[in-house]
Amino acid sequence: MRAPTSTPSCAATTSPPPKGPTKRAAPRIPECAFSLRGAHARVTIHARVCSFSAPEAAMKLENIRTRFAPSPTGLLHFGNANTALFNWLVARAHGGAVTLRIEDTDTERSTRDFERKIMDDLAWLGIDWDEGPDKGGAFGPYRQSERTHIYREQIDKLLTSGAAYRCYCSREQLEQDRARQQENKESFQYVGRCRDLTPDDWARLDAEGKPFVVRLRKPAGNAVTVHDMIRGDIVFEADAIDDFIFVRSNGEPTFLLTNAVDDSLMQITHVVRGEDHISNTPKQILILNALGLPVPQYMHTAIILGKDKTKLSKRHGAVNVSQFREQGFVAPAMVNYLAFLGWNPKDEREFFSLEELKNNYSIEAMSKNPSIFDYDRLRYLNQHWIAHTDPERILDLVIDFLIKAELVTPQSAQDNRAWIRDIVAIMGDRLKTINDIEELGDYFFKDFDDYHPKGVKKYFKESTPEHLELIERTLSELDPFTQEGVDAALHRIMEEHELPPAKVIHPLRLALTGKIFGPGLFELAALLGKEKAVERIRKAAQWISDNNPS
RNA sequence: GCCCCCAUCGUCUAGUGGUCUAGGACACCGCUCUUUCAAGGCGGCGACAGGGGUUCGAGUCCCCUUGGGGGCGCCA
Repeated sequence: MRAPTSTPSCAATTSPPPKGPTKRAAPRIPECAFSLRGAHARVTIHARVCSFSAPEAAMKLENIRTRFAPSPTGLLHFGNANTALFNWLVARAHGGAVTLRIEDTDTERSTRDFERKIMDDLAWLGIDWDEGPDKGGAFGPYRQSERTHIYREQIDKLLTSGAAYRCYCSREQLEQDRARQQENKESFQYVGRCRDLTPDDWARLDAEGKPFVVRLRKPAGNAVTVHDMIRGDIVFEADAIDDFIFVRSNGEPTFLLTNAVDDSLMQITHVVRGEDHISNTPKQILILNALGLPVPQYMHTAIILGKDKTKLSKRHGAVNVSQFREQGFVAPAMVNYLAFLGWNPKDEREFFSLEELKNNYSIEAMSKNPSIFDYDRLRYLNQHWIAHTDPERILDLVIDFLIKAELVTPQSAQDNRAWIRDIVAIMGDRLKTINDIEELGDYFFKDFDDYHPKGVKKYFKESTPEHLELIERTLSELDPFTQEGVDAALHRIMEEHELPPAKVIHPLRLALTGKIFGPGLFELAALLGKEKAVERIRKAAQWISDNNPS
């Protein structure tokens, strides 16, 4: 249910918001002021409660500053990569700047190692930034753990102005409140026990050694409107907003404060984040209003869900960017897929490089509906991008994988680089992931003892050893052992002995590779080399005799 | 319980009141090409959640219902 999107007081005033330290694109959104009677002070807050259309916001696309603000408490999650990409696109598509801010206020769980890995994963995707902990910038520091003095100052301001108050309620009391609310089927909000405490009360409670948190005193009677760039205006009635906590009892500020304050102080013009943040937004607007700080534009992107339509998590398998990388996905495919979760070009094009995304991106084309992660589609895009990436780059990735899978050593890979290049080349479009090289071509790198059971049944007949021996004799005399040579030799055998091609080709493939699928037989045999080929043919003939197939 | 978001094929989506017997892509199923597999080509399956309005006319606008999701934390 939405309230009217404008108020009478709104129409009367268009007072501009407080200016930041340096020039920025002047907000063209009408501002209006209303006053708030706090317990100890009378403050004026600027609130945007006037409506405007989303396209109007979208038109202000100069001097854009966006930010990606990961919390280094884990690896870069797929969903976070999605919002990082959109932050990057919103800025880069309009010549704007990207900031990387590390939100490490959760000191328990944050580590420098995760911070490093997140930055590595972003870099791998091709998402770069202009300002950040590693680069510096005019609005640093870029780690929240190094900005505590800034938060302290803002918290003091809120407390002295009366926009916030100290709350001495114990966790037990709050739990009881919650339980009662649940029973009475009321919304879970703070009951306001400490709302009207005076500074004298605070002193008394402090003397008793009681800890306190700090809550924002929500302004009475005023709705807060979030102007979302892809959803339009979202109105939160005053009683839908809680007197939320933004300073913990240990004195540390929470995300609600640090995130909002930093966005404003760092002069972020467009906050691009997941839609799970929508309900945080009115609270953050309230903080900024109470502080007299500029409010950025907000853009809440659709969330990504798992197959069961719940928020994508570990339960759904791989969720970290680095996991996909390990599974053999290639960065352009990831980016391409990620971009289409929330955006699309409105026509039938489906392959976009990061550069092409930048050149085609538009905020109007963002979609609102949550999307479900589709592994098959990622694989499809990956196959395309493997085929359309510089072969030398793919070769490097294949070699990296081969080493990890212990199919080659770094030394042998270096010595046989040209040979491996040829192997990758004959794989053609068969690789959906880099790792598929193992499933598809492990026989190039190691011997095997098993033959595909279906193939054995279909192609290893009683007469097969005889044919294989015939082939073996011919091939062992072939020189040079080339694709063309093998091709010609085999066809000669077929003609001379009136053998149908199927009787030669299928058993031979099975003998050489153990598989019933793969690249062209002649080129495969040539790459395997005469020695290996002959050896495997001999071995297969023996195997068939030993196993006496039907 | 309260607040908020979302709603076209299984999935990603096109569609901005008439051109929609709803288009594309993935997946799936045929056929074709072919020494196998993959790729390619051709074809098939398959959706406007329901109900009320508004309108000459609704997938497209409004309302309700339903469904799904997110949030309501001294996490971010």
